[in-house]
Amino acid sequence: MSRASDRAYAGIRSMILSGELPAGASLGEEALAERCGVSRTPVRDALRRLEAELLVKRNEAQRSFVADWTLGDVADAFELRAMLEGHAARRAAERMDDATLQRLRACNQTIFEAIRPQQPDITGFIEGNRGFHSIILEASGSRRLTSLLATLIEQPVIWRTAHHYGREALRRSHSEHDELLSAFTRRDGAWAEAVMTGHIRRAFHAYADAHQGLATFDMARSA
Amino acid sequence: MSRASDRAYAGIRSMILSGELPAGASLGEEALAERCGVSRTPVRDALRRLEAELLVKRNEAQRSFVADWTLGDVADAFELRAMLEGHAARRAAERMDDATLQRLRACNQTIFEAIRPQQPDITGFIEGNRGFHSIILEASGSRRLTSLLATLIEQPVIWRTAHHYGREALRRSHSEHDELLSAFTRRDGAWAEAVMTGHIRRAFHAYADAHQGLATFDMARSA
DNA sequence: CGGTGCTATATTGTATACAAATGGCTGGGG
DNA sequence: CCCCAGCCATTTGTATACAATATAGCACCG
Repeated sequence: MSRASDRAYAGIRSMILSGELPAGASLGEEALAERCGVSRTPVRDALRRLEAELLVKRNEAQRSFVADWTLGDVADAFELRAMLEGHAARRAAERMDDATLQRLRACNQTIFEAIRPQQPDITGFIEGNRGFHSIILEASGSRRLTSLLATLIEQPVIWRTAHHYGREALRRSHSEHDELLSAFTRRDGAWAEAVMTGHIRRAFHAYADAHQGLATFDMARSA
Repeated sequence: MSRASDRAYAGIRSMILSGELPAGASLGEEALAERCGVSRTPVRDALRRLEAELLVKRNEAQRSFVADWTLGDVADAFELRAMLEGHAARRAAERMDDATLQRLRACNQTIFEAIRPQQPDITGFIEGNRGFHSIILEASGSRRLTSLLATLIEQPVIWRTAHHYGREALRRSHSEHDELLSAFTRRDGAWAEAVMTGHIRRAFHAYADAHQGLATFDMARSA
């Protein structure tokens, strides 16, 4: 989208995610406009988008606040993402063509390169990971599914999670992608779905472990 | 939301759904503003919302058009709805309390009253149906799930479908709700999910039959 | 005659001014 | 001392004017 509108969106979003604007903080349009160096119009636009992503909530009087995400909310999002992205993997497997398969292999190879060194390239890993998942989404051939998942994939959550990954967690992620590739190669939708579901749910537990120290957190019960 | 913004939203939406604005038609903000009797600002707001619902699409130059919904797109939406609402039913069953159960029973009784007469009260049926499903959604205890489904439940599609229902289709819908109630009473999540999934998929086929005359349309393949 | 680049025009993005509404604060009454 | 009511301040919603940008048509050059 346009410059000012994007600046407002990116600005507010990063303020929220960095904690500069803590959970529950009031989000006055005027104040945000000044902080972002734009007028209220693009700020309103940005707030609407952030509201759709549930990063911002509005009270009954249309006033905006930073949404407070409990671990349960994150679990909720991951659970739905696991289900939807599992479904996407199944559909992708059933529709897979060789060209797409090649792209996926290349993408996972990039990830491998990124995590091979002693000091893994986390940014590269995230980039490759995003590419891998978005190719699958595209291959699933459902625009609806893509649009639903867009609001569910909280890039910052992924980012924070990946930075807590150890080397063997990164490798494990890579090898799960490999298993997905096997399922895709055989056009085995059920297999692909199972692997993908597990892949996402593992990511959730990595997040939960790192952030709340609840090693035994029960996703199913809390979600 | 506010008056003018809602008027624009409702106006544009109904123009699209009534066919007054055919698929592919250009949606200039100025023109829409005039037709709705408001200024461009609320029209922009409305277009963003409609875009999120995939009723409106924008090209690379930010121009808006009426999205063309093929039967495949509708099938796509129904398939996802079946999955998500099935999931909601499972969760609701696992969390069901007696008060909610009572509300659901009352709601389904209302539906029964609406469809009993020779000339069924379709509006009453739709109203009751919406209430029934929204209670389940609420009982599922996942705000995310609710927000995802909101974009998926195209009220107008439901409306058009219900008007094509014969009396026995209405009764069937009612009795499927009854079966859901049984599953909820036993707190049997898997049962509830199965019934709900079937319930939604049946609705899709009723839609497909009525609108395209493709009695044997294969949801799984086209979706 | 076809292609490329420029210009005119239509359309969207942004800013600002103004209107409406909500919430809090203050002052008076019970 | 507490509570209620009315007013004021703050905040959001809407309209409109202006700026930026993309498209289409036309003219000119190859």
